[in-house]
Amino acid sequence: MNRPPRITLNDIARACDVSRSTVSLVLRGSPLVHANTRQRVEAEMRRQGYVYNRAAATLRQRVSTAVALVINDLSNPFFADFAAGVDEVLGAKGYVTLLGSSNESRTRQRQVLGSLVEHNPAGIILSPAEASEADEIELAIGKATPLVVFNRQLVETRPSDFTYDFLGLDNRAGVRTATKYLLSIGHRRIAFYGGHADSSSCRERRLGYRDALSDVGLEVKDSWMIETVPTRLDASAHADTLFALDPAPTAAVCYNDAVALGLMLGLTRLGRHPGSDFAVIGFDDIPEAAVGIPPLTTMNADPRARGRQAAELLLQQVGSPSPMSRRSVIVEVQLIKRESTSPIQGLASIA
Amino acid sequence: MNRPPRITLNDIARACDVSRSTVSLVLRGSPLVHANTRQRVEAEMRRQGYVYNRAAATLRQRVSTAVALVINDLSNPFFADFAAGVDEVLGAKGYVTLLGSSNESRTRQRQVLGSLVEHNPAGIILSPAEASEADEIELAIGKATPLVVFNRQLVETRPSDFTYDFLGLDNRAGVRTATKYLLSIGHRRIAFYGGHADSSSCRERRLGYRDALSDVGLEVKDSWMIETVPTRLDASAHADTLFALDPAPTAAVCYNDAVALGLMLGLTRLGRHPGSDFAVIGFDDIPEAAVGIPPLTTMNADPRARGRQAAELLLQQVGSPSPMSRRSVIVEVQLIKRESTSPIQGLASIA
DNA sequence: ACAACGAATTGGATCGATCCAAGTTCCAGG
DNA sequence: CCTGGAACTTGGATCGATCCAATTCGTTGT
Repeated sequence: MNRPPRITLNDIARACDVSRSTVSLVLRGSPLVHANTRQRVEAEMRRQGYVYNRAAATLRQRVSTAVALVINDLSNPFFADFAAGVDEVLGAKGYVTLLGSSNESRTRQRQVLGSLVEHNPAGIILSPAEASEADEIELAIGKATPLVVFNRQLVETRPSDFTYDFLGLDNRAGVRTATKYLLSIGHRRIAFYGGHADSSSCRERRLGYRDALSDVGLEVKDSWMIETVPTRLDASAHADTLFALDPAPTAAVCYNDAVALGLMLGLTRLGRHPGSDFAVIGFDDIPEAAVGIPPLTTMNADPRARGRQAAELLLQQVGSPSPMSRRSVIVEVQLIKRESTSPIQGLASIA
Repeated sequence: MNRPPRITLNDIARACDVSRSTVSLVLRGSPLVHANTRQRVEAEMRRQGYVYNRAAATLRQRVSTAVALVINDLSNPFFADFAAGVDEVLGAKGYVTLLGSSNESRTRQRQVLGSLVEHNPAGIILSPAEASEADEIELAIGKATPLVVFNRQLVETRPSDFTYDFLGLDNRAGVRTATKYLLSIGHRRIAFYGGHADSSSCRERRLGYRDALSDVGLEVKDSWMIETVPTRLDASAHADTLFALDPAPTAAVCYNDAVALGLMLGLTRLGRHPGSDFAVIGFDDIPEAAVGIPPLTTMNADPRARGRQAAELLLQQVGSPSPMSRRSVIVEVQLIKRESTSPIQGLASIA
């Protein structure tokens, strides 16, 4: 196929008998051009089917109207929803989203960032792969591009003037709330179930669990914090470790919903009824939580709203002439009460 | 902040005492440059921290290494997974994904396409908003950019030479398989539950349902095809219409999993046990399906694999010098047997 | 009628890569 | 020693917009 020659600013300018510069001003909605001229030019652009060439503009302006969004796990509905929120705000402001997915691989993340940076994005929103270091991110994107980090703190191995915004969930307070709720309905033997102790979010959540127990003067036993891979499968497989404890717990705060749903499956397999025999509480409020067996009490973080918020944080930085100081926004999460947590009274059958 | 001057090809060329052209050839891995020269240049690029400027390249080459991906509903895990699959393949081939989300709005879809086209993507993958017309899509993107349409056919209101590839699920054969499975385990009074009769996928699925019944010589009654909004909520609300029929059905093929899960909820509320009292089968195999009450038998379409497939279809077009003829790939879906469908023998209690 | 000023318009240089036709180097073979 | 060709290298034009300093046009005030 021989390509039809592309229609450029020059073509429009010639047809309207004005200069390129004027057409360019029209394009950018400058108040300098006369209303009549603007109309003529706009009509001509429609007539010829002119398509703006952003590559040319980006080359000259040195920065594009794209924002890079790098997600550690897109197939997780939590992050997919987050991405939808980001794109919603960016799209409305005339930016496009450059998507990248790291699949929790730091190597892939480096490649993806490297590739996206070549497009001179106006900014970057990054939900980092587990254990990402600030240094490697800085190396990949440089100091100049505004950055919003979501959900996980970057590991800072040395002091640095690398600066970026952080948007995260209040893991600690959230789990503290969850644990307090279990305490409030009478539970005293509460386990913390699932997750890797070396992931930052798990560490934070465990702290919240300790906080709540300490608040009421209960002893925190390390043996009551049970590690699993944070998947439904592995969580389900380790349910019996809870009842190897003596005395056995009557409730568990779970690392997240996947773990909680897995645990409920495991309990069922052990002949226990989650909810009535043993209280379970999750974290995230993924869609499956509402239709679990029974519906899962959990902490809701509204990922879509977080996506919008991240985009807005970034656009504030982009719009600001001088680099802003580092901001850190920690968002409260909400307790969603469902049927997986019944009061201790209903648990009499378990000694 | 005063911007540090950007490092360009010229800087590298000067430092290595070669020409821009040579550096450019190195960049593109041309076999023309001498191995020694290549090494020197590459070392210098690393030393200076050179970042490729894709805007400049795109301007000259008239087409970028980006692919636009427009999704009708990103917060639906089915499409999020699809997007993950697309990005996986594109990323591996050195392309970046330009993400756009239409939220089922044709207006928004037009805006998003318009904005993405300005970046001269090498191709476009579109999961269209409901009832999108081929003409409006052609108008937004032109004939020149390769296009793969996923999941829904575009409405063609007039003959046209607008050409694109289509990748879709075999809705008809899938539902036929589902219905045949219910027949094979003894059900004879089977309803088709949920969805809008005017959506193309619902129409196709209903055809599959008719096929299966006709195959075994059963009469198809229109009153056994029940319309609902394809959401869990509405599906749940209309469960009783099934039992207003006389004789009442013993099983239902559902438009999709959301509807099926809603129906199961509704059945439970009516005091029936889905699975043992009434067989339910879904479509999509969303993650919730596996943890439903009971786990839902459904048709699996492996959205991530479909995403990879769509990306590959597109890249074939991109790589091909002459425009390819229109291809249409219809993918089989797989029956996933779970507990929501028990044989009719177990249903003796229902007359 | 003219200076002064604001509104509107303009042309040339520029961003950083790629294309392409032409040039250089280096050998092997005659 | 010369020729021919392969292996490499090169400079200038080019892609299509924006930036910016300069210019033209139209009014208003005196």
